[in-house]
Amino acid sequence: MRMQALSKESGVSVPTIKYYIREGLMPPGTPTGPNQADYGDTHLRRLALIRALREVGGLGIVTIREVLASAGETQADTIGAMGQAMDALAASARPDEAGEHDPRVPPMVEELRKILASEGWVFRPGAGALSALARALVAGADAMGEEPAPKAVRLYAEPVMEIARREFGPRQIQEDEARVDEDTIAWAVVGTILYEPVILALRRLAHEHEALSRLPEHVRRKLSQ
Amino acid sequence: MRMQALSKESGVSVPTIKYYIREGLMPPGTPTGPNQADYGDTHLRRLALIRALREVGGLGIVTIREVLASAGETQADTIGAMGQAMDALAASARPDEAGEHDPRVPPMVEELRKILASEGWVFRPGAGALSALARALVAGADAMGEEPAPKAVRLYAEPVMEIARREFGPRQIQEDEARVDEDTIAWAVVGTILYEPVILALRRLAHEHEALSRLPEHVRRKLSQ
DNA sequence: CAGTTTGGATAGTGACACTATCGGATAGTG
DNA sequence: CACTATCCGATAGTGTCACTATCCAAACTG
Repeated sequence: MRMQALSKESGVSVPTIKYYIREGLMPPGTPTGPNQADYGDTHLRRLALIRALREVGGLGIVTIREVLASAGETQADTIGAMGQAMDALAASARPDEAGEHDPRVPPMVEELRKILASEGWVFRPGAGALSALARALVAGADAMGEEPAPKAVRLYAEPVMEIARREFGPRQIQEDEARVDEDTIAWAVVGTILYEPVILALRRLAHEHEALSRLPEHVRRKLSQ
Repeated sequence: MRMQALSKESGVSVPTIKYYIREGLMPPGTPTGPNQADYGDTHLRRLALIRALREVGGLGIVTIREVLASAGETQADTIGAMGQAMDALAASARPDEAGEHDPRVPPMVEELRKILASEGWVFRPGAGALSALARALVAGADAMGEEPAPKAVRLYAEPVMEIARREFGPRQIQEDEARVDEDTIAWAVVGTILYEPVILALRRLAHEHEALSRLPEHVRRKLSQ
């Protein structure tokens, strides 16, 4: 397959494909001459992955490169590799939110670790999502002009865990599920990102439900028209 | 208060304040002469609101203007005004995700309405979050190369509703809570947005927990180091 | 063998969120 | 009352990001 074919198959324009290769998001094609190269299914799948991370995940090119790089590093086990890819994701979320080096973040991380441990949560001590959580709490409190309230996570912990439980289902992970394809790991990241907008949209609807159901009946009827 | 003071108080630079006024995110100060104006607490609060919507919510200037405009329109009731502000928010989320005019979206909206109604959810028929939900499902399915699965929302509906229930608590809304300040409505939007990153970070941690707890004990111990 | 296509390099584009400068007017100070 | 600092609003410029367009010589295609 040459570039134009790759472009047609993937729906991504030729200059954009060239751009992705330039930026190190994709390997170049295998050269068949001084200025001729061949592309395969690997490239096709990688392109779909990049588009998913960009359009659904809303990730920037730099973050995508980092996620792909983490996923590509040889890891002893699937979970370790996935954790690393997720960390790359967490590290880059909302750059200008709370300062990366805000002095209030590390103690918040510790407190959150304790709270979640007491709820029975198990995760790697250095999980990127944990510091992302701390930063989100600090940034949110700043915006409201209030003190960060780590206890608020207790409110969310149980239902969020229920969501994760349902998403994973009864599936068991084999110990020897090792050395999986780097694209497989990256797709797992996509899978996590994919339903984020769904959950947020549902939450907004649920807020509306809660607000409406706290109104007297006749007011509600008027609004439903 | 003149502009420099407003800048100092709010922590927003003078040119940026001018820019916000130019873009219609804030009213200009009350003029005290041909080229002199005075700013009050209204402006200070509005600035905090804009920064919160931008930095925590990650909203663009255009969306912020729309949310503020919706919140500002005179409404008969709080819920109606809030719904309208939320719709402005939903309409602009992730612009390049699924085409606004994707033919698969309207039937998806209908199906979702039925599914959620069967779960006992109550919301305005034209709720913006509903079409946002439909678009998120279509875009996600596109990215994975699969068919959109509206049934997936059944998985999420119950725990998400539980989140909303806990957020609202036992509070009752008075019927005559009408004609509230436009900033109050806009702040309610901020409140909804504020905990979105918290929920998403928690979900990622919960995923890690689920993955880890499906591994044999000795592998888990190795990873926790 | 004429004409299109290729891959790689370099430069340009448009959207976005600011940021800098200008110019004339005004406010505060000695 | 002079004089410097600051003000407001208008206009133009900046940096980043994700592409997109153009160019070139060397293939490939009919």
